[in-house]
Parts: sequence; structure tokens; C-alpha cells
Amino acid sequence: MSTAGPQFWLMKSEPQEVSVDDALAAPKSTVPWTGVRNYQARNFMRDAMRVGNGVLFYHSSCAEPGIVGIGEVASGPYPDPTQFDRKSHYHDPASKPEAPRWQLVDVKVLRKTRNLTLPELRADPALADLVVLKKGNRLSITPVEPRHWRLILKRLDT
DNA sequence: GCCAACGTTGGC
DNA sequence: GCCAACGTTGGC
Repeated sequence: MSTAGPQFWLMKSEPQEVSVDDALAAPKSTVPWTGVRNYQARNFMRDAMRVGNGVLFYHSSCAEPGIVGIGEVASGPYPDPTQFDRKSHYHDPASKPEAPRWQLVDVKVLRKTRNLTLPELRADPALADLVVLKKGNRLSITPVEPRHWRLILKRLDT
């Protein structure tokens, strides 16, 4: 049994790239979390995530940013194939196959929810210190405290 | 499209 | 190692 790290995560996706509907439509409702090019976010996937950890699926860079689904980490870390794809927007010429720079995990969507919007999240004092809401935060993957996870699930059901 | 905030790069 | 310049994120 490994040392307990965070058990819950919020993961941002641009719906024009991969929406919660796209993920649900994928085989086993599972998608590889491609395109992360930030070391801190990569380290979360590579070092801290465990299969079965809870995931809040978040839509960003869109008309109504917010939490739109619940999922779970569905694989261990492995190299992001897009870093070696010359045609990909995420191609990284500095990364070599024998020493891949970017790692990802698979994420399985368990259910789509209503859109718990960013303004709604901000309006809730109990969520004031949710990492993703903090000023200046741009990380596409952030840990979620258990108390925040429970609260958000409750909000999603009402 | 604007811009605040942060990350990365590279010259020194 | 410092830090200015540049690039990116992401809400608005």
C-alpha cells in the first residue's frame, strides 16, 4: 500500500478539444489525458495519481466554464504519444522516445453532471480555498481536498 | 480581443 | 543564479 497522497483531482479540458460528451462517447468512456505541457501538472499524473482516484471533469476556455462530470483515474502513468507526433499541436521536438518528457494517465468518466459553473463555485464561501479558484491559478490539474470533493458532489446533486 | 498572472527561456 | 523578454492560460 502506497503512501496516501491526494485522492481527488480537478482536471481541466477544453470542450472544443475533448468535452465530457466526447469522453463519454469514447470506448469505456475513457480518454488519455493528452496535451499537458506543464511540469507541475505532469508530476501530479506521473507521481501522485492512483488508479481509482476521483476526478472532477472541468470545462475551461469556453462560454460557461465549470464542473461537468465525475470520473476516475483509470491507468497508471505512461508517455503522452502526442509529444512524438510531428503533426500534433502538442508535438515536443525536444522530447526523445528513450526519455519521454510528458506523461499522462487515462481518465474514465463515470457520469455527466449538470454544469456547476465557475461563478457558482466562486459564490460558495465553503469552497473559497479550492485550489482552482485561487487567484492567478492556471494549473490544468489541481488536487481537491476531501471536504471540497464531498461538498461539490452534494452541489452537483441539487 | 484584452489582460492579469504565471511559467519558461536564454543572455549575462 | 538573476531577471527581462516572451509565451501561455483562461476568465471576461
